[in-house]
Amino acid sequence: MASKQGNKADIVDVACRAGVSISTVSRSFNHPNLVNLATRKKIEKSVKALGYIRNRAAQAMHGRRSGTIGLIVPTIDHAIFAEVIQSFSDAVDQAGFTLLIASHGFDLEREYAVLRKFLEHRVDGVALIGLDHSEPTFQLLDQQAVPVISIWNYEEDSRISCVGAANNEAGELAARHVLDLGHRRIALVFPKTVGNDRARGRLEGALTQLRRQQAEPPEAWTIQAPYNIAEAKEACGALFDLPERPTALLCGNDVIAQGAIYAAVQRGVQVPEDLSVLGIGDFKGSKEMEPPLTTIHFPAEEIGGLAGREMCDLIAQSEDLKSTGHLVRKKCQISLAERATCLPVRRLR
Amino acid sequence: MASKQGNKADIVDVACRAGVSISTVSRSFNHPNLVNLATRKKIEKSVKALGYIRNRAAQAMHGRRSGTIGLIVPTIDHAIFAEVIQSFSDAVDQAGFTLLIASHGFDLEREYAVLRKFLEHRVDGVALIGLDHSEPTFQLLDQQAVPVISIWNYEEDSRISCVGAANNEAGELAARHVLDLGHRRIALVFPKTVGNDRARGRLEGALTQLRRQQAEPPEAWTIQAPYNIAEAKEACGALFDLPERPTALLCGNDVIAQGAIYAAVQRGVQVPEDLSVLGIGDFKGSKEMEPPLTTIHFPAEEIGGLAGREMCDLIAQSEDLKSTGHLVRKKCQISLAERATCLPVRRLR
DNA sequence: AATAGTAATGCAAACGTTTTCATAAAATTT
DNA sequence: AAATTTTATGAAAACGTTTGCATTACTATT
Repeated sequence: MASKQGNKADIVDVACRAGVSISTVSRSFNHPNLVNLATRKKIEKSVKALGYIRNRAAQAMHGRRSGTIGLIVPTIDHAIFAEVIQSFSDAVDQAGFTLLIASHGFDLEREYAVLRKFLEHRVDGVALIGLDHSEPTFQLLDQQAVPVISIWNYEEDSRISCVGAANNEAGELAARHVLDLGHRRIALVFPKTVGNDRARGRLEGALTQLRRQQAEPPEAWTIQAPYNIAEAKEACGALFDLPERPTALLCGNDVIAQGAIYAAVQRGVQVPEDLSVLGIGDFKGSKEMEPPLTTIHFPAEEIGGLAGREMCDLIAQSEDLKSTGHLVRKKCQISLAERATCLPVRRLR
Repeated sequence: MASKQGNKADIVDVACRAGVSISTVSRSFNHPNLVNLATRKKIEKSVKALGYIRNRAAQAMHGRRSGTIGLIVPTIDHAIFAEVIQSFSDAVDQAGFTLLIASHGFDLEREYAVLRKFLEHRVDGVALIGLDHSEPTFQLLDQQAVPVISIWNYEEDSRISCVGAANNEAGELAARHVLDLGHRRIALVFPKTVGNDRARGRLEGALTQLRRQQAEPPEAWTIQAPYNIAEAKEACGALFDLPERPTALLCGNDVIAQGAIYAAVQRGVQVPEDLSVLGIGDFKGSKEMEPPLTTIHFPAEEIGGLAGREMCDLIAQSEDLKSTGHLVRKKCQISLAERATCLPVRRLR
């Protein structure tokens, strides 16, 4: 049925069938008001009949935007990233962009490789998670002058635009809460901090507060656990089996807290009576746990949505004026979500 | 430094600087063996110096592949989809493809719109979740003859290629298990089934088994709960407050099961002593729950990975022979993961 | 030494659009 | 009725690549 053999219809086919020139067809898509209504109708009919679908690649070649935004995350399979990705996706989708997503598995060299790939596809903007990136990544971003935004972390002196929360504040807030409840024997369970500024900020914030009150935990009480219930459960189990037990547990995120609670249940350690547990993140489901998890609330959806809209703005700007070179930073508020896993410390013995 | 004013380097700039023709530059990327080593070195140096990045859009215009695959999911923010997406992403990434992801929020009209957008970007292949799609979606897929694969569901007479598990079998397996344990007073908590063939298959499978044993639940014991711990908890709570309580609860997925257990804990209903709870899905963390959840294991990672590799194969094939028109179907095995939330029924009273 | 074959390169024509400029027809002003 | 503006369209030159064909300079065969 199509004019060429078996191949898909192109703008020429549409033009022929409608009896107009290709310029008119193109115009009827891009500047409909410039073409006569009757002609437009004819073209539309021809498009339908041929099942024509415009070719963005060809459009993108004219310096026009590709209509895509690249999002690079450490991993998609994370309660919290999934939430941020979803809201970011919704926001840019609403503005008509298509989202390219790639994950690098916490490997900053792969992040660089992915970024290059995205640039080959001429994404209109790039979003990254966090502010820890390799030097080549920053340089490439700079050199290509592509609109870029960092999601999740806020830092007042960030090298690139950012939308997020201050992780050190989260750590501080968490530590302050258990200190206020009278705890002094506090253990810390955090993910690895190398190349992960989220975890690092939280840990540093917490330690700062604890030191201020002379409650810095002994080394045996500062343990590492990956983002993963199973392993967190195991690591915390080992902690509980130590001769001396802390009265409070500060966890780097809610998943670790969940693991910690399971480990406690397993050993008959009562939460919160015998042990206060505090998470960070306020993941979906944390509120519904039994007992509901006391945690530091991060507005994931707000951050993702805000970042998405900011990204679109940045792209619009970069189109207007060549490189205003102006960074934008937005700080989202975190807050303590007091629920049922923390209690004031019991009088000694 | 670049030749043109402020603009990014293109292949011409690279060629000039290296003192060769653009054909040679292009060849040195695409068919390196056809160009002299020394020349290649020169070009490479020029590329580095200019910070040149190839333009995939321009490549894609030559009938070459765009190097992208479109993945359309109901939502990213789902324990189970996140896992599938991640493994699918890894698989296609390994083959050098870039992933476009969009979600439609369980709205099949939006799914169609997203598909169109992907086709405008000339994705080399499309992956969808499940086999429930609108007629226009199927027609568009057919007409454009783009390699397509459905992830998650297996059906022997599917309209498009699929990689996944048989959801009705999951429902049957679940029902059989509680029946085998002697339960007859069984309640069902499932998500809405319209436009969701996963839930529908599971529910149908379960009902088939239950009917076979004359154990079909009364209407009050067949309730709906969305995919969401909070609401599932509430819905199950209402169920437990009914004058008559079932001895076993079949849940449409693990999140609902989790919500059910929380609702039980809240009311002092002991799981599994007073109530057996069975999930479907085996989400991350289900094994680590306390008590560990008995559920039907779905090999999410395997499905995603397999689907990704199959997608790449399909694309490779479609390049070779024009439309073999051959569907491929892969069935992944599900299995009962017996853990601690189901017990044989207690003798009446 | 003449011929055939191979390796390395360049020229120019695609690819499917958008857009500038030119032109013709219609509508408006004088 | 002529002059001007507006509206609608087409021709052709981009955009940044890839690739078929042609060319040149070698290398291997007779």
